[in-house]
Amino acid sequence: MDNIKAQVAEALNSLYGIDKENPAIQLQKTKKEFEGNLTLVVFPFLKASHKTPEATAAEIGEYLLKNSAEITGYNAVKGFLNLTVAGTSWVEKLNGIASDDKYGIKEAAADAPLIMIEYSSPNTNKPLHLGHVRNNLLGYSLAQILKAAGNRVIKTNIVNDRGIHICKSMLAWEKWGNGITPEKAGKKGDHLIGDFYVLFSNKYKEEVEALQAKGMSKEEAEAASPLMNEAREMLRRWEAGDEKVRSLWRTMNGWVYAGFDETYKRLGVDFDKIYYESETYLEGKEKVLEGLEKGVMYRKEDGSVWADLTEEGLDEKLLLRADGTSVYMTQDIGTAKLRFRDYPIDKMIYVVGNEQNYHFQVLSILLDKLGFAWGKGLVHFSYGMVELPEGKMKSREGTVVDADDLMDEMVETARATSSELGKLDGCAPEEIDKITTMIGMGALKYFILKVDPRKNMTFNPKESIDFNGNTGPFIQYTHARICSVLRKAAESGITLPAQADPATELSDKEVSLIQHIEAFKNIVGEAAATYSPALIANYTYDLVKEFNQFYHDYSILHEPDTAKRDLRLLLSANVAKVVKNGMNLLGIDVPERM
RNA sequence: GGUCGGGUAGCUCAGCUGGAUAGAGCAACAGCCUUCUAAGCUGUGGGUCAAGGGUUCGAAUCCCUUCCCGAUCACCA
Repeated sequence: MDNIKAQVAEALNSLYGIDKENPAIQLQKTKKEFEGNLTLVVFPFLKASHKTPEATAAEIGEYLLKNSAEITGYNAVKGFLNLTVAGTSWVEKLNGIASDDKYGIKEAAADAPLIMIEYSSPNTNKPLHLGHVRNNLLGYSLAQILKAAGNRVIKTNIVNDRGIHICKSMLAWEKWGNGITPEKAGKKGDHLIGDFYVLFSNKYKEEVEALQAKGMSKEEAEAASPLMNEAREMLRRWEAGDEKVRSLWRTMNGWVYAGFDETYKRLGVDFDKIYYESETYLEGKEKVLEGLEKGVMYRKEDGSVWADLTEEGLDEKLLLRADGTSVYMTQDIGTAKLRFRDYPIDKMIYVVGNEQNYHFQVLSILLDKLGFAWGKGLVHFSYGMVELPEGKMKSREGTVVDADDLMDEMVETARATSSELGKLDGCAPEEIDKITTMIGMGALKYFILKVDPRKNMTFNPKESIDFNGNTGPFIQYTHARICSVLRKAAESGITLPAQADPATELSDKEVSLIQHIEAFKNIVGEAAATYSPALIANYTYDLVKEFNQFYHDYSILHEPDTAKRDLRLLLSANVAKVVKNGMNLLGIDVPERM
């Protein structure tokens, strides 16, 4: 396609003296209502041609027909020049794609940009929910896409393992847990800890209500609550390094991590390096004091440290409290310091919800002022909330969708559907498990990733489990279908050719499909440049949709003309390849049968 | 109120670096399995692209104004 663009540029230059690098030279895929493969919009060149749109289009078309071996026809509709490209060119493109197993996927060079992606970032006091699922899927997919575009990528996770929230769970466990463990309870550790967190909240609420009934105001009651004071005391002891508290903390966090690991594994996400806030929160303090010396920050009379961002159109920002303890922002600076020490990062991407837009705006400025090379250009990959049809998820109202439950449900539905359709009859049980897991997880992942991350999305438990239409299973199904054809071919002794004969006659649908898979390379680049898994998702869907039309209209194995048959087989195999590679960028596996 | 996102079919969403008659899926209705997997394919109906103005040969897309929804503006994380 690039060479055809060059030929068009050559034509415009020769006819009208237009600069060959003119950005207005844009070739797009011809709409299906019109004849041709590629369309040039000629309006931008009318000033140079001094002719009507029709005459200009015809003139360029005529020139290309004469001077280009690849252009075999043209038609001009209004200001649109539709070009037909020779079939041999298309077959050669297909052969090129076929000879590259990882078509569209670049290897990272040793000196490629090093990008660190932070995602997931859970608190250790409760299990992961639907919002985390979106975060994890986006982060992982983004990493896959950036890698495929030739970058070196480090996936990282910052675990918020310290603070009052975990003390609440610890206290509740001490008081009412009777020494229970995940093993004894037969429960994942993160869920067990989550239960104690809820228990604390309920008991605390009871206390506050009881105190209010005795005539205290809500604020007074909250301040007087013995339970909350005990939790605060526990935090103080934690900070002081009290071994008993630390030991309990380590044990309970350990339970949570074991639970998270299970969830991560099922989700198919992983990390190259995990940071813990308990290890980074003190680092920020040091960096802030350094900034204080440099005059980037200033100290108020009460001893607190601030940054003045009014020049940047923002407010003043607190970085150290009067008692010298750090706040959220300080911790993020500390984490940044460690990361920069550990890796020569060129770019840092934070996958964090849009409720923290302001935080990252500030963080970017502060890191820049503190001398981090990548601070100014840090990317906050901001995504919207996941809402339920009834509205937002609220833990108080018990409408939070738990990640583990959700995955169970998706896989269970996949199993039920498969069994209903009888698709996996005769498969070994382990095989059925494997495939239904792929389908259930594929449905979930695709449903979430196909949507523009910026938007709040509605998660309808019923619709997201739909396996028809624009869904993960539909795409997986097409892959399985192609694999089935390839199996049948092998069974009847037809070998998949490595290359197709360039003289083979092509139908419009075949040309269109070749054009489509060829575009994968550019789509990967664009998805990386715009940080958009959704682009990959929608591209793959369109490709698969088109393949199914082709599959319906043309016979592959029963085609009597062996050159055509071989080409269709090769084309199908390469559609499957691109589908697999594309879905891999979303973290979705594709089965060979379903 | 300030700042940042969003508003496209009944519902969920594409399209947004300006290009031809705004696309899918779901839902509804009507068809297609002695032939490579019907989780598929084909067709019908469904739109003031929030509203108004501007720029342009051309605007869902760019600019301005207004309206609606969300987030945020903590010595919480």
